[in-house]
Amino acid sequence: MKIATFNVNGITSRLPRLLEWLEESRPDIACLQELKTSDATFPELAIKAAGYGAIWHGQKGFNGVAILAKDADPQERRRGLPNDPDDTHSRYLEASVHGVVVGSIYLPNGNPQPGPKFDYKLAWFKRLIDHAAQLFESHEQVVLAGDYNVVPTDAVRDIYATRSYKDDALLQPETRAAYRQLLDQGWTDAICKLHPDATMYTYWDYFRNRWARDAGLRIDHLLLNDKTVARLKEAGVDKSVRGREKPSDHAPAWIVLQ
DNA sequence: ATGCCTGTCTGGGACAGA
Repeated sequence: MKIATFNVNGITSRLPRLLEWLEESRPDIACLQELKTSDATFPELAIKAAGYGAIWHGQKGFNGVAILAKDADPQERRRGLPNDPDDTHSRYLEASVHGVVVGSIYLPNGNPQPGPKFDYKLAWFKRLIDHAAQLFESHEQVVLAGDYNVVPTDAVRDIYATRSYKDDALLQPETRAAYRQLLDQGWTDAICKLHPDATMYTYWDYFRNRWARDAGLRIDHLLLNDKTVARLKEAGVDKSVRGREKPSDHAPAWIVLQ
């Protein structure tokens, strides 16, 4: 079974790229982020025609997450994280499908830092950590996939050699400590586990020629609990998707479970 | 040193993204 995550950066303008990738890659489950569209304008029919059931949590203009499943309807378990009824951002969606529990995550970017946006990022992260602790202890197989907006380390696997991002919210010690705290619950970063030494970037900024220079970041992650990591067989990034016409600035990342 | 692109909402320019 193949499970993928793809920050589409606007599902309306990205629909041709999304449908093309679904046809090629045929993931059994696909977590999408940055829909940038309202619930009412989600392209449900086009995705259904591609052979996928879907649930989505949209927001006009910004954010937005979805879970797609091949030949199945994801059973929604939760939209939004617990413990902040005033949080209006559409950044978390959780479903049961094909025998696993899947969370689609769009963690706040947090720039500029320091500042209120960085505070929101860390607060949202703490809510995710609290919720993930409960998921990890459940009897189910769980995959938390999405755009975490965290570059885990300075290793070349995670980021090209640069100082350009040194003040960026994605690299700060507090951001990395929160990601480490999540992993310390027992979650496995699937791509890191299977490809510890290769460059596994999932994001390249649109400008400064960063795609052509392969000046990328690894910020889209698939985290597996112990019951799921026992099934992990393959992991990868569909890098070529980033090089196409009118691409997202992210490439899809994926795992294969036995 | 810097949103230098891109998408969205809107109808031109601001805002957000990383």
